[in-house]
Amino acid sequence: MPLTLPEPTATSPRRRDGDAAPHANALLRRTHPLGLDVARRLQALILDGTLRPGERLNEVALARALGVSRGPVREAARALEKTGLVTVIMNRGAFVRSLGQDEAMDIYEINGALFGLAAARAADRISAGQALVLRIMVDAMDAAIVHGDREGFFRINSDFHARILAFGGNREAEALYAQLTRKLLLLRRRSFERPGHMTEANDEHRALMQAILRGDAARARGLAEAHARLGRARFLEAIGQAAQDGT
Amino acid sequence: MPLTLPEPTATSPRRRDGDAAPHANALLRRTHPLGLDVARRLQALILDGTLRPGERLNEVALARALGVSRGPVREAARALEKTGLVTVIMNRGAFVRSLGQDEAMDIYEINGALFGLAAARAADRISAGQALVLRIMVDAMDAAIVHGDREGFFRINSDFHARILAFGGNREAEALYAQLTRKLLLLRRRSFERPGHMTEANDEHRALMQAILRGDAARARGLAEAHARLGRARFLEAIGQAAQDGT
DNA sequence: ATCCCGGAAAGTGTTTACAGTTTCCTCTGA
DNA sequence: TCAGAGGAAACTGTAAACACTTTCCGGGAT
Repeated sequence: MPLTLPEPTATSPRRRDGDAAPHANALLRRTHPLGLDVARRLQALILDGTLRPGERLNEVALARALGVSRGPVREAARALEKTGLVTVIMNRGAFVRSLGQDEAMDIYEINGALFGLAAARAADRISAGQALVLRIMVDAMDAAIVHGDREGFFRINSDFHARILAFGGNREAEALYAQLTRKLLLLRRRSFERPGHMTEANDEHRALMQAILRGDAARARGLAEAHARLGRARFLEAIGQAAQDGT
Repeated sequence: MPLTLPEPTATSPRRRDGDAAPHANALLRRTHPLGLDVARRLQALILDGTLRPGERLNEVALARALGVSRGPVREAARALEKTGLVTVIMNRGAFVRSLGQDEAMDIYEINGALFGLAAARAADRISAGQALVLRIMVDAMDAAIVHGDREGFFRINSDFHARILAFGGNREAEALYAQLTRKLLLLRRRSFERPGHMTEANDEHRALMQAILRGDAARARGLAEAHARLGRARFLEAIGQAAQDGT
């Protein structure tokens, strides 16, 4: 098809000066599409298990429940499909995805590569302030282990990894890592980890951090990749354990 | 009240069957949403430069041109946003993205990591048939160089990389690599490469292939990452050259 | 009892309609 | 001449309506 567009209006997005306060009043003036809100809420519902794997996202029901029309709900569903949280089947709807173990392993592998990349780059460019942040986090994780605060450990652990990605300076990698990690949450419903695992993990964190602070990019990369591999192994072990507990 | 119905003339905003033939054959049963078709077509228009960076995707114009309503066009625009080809701004629309050079470098870096990962795994699992495919492709690229067939070289080159990702066996990585490579096309409008570059590249291909066939995963990974780095350098050099040519 | 054949109900895909925002152009006044 | 107000046109965001598909259910034949 020839595709005749009316006229070549090559307009680039001009910056308005007034949108310095985007979230001034979300009720009177929308700053982002409704579909984005819906997507966030659906994502939360999926990741916390309210919407379980295999379940269908009923457009009309969700639209009523969320007080919007089907349009934004559909938009949100398609967005979640792109991030891998749901699968859409023609004429059947969107279904919460269940992550196969093999697929999870693939993602772990990619995450390991990205983590290694970021660690190496971080070793080359880390600032004093950033170094301090890492140090504090490792210490905080130690403290969480001592206090048996699993929830706290996991929060800091996630942040620690995210920070290294950020310190690596590769924005694309940072975003990708965050997305893949989110996708892994589909599988990791509960935190299976056990105290020994946390101690092991944080020892690896410390070694990695030291390599980064030393500026040893090659070693940082190796340690980061090893940490990812060991983390995957710990995860598999915990999964196996949970499977045994379940049966 | 006279029952004179307004005859369905051209003035009516309702759908007129005869005009602009909406889609090829309404008798065929749809197997995938219209938005997907639209997304593919828009992607093609963006990547081949018909829709230029910074240009806005006018929903109504595109809908008319493609013979669908705004819904699928919106859906396609949002999908392309997720893959990084357009940016959507509230109340302003979707704009073809222009890829910054720094962002492209980030993507190259990630691609290098994924490529290295795949090469290492491919070295461990490659089959005889797969090995043959790689060999044929490297030879074909040599032939293309000899014949000065740049277009052919690039086609096979892209396929060669994609194959290695496939042979690596990590589906997620394969999909990711394809997506990132597509995104890079935003920058690489024309093939800037020069004959010398192609020769260099294929020498690296051959070395990498041999390492894979030998089952030397570590070396394969190193060569793959080196190839990515050198490829990026060649690209930068070509860009610089093109910039000089342009001015 | 089982299979399978309507047919209604439910649900998604798509289009159309409406509301609010942005963009553009004209007109005014200094 | 030009800056700015004001309003119309253009366009996007959202909702509602329409069309088609799938699913579910009951009844009758086997």
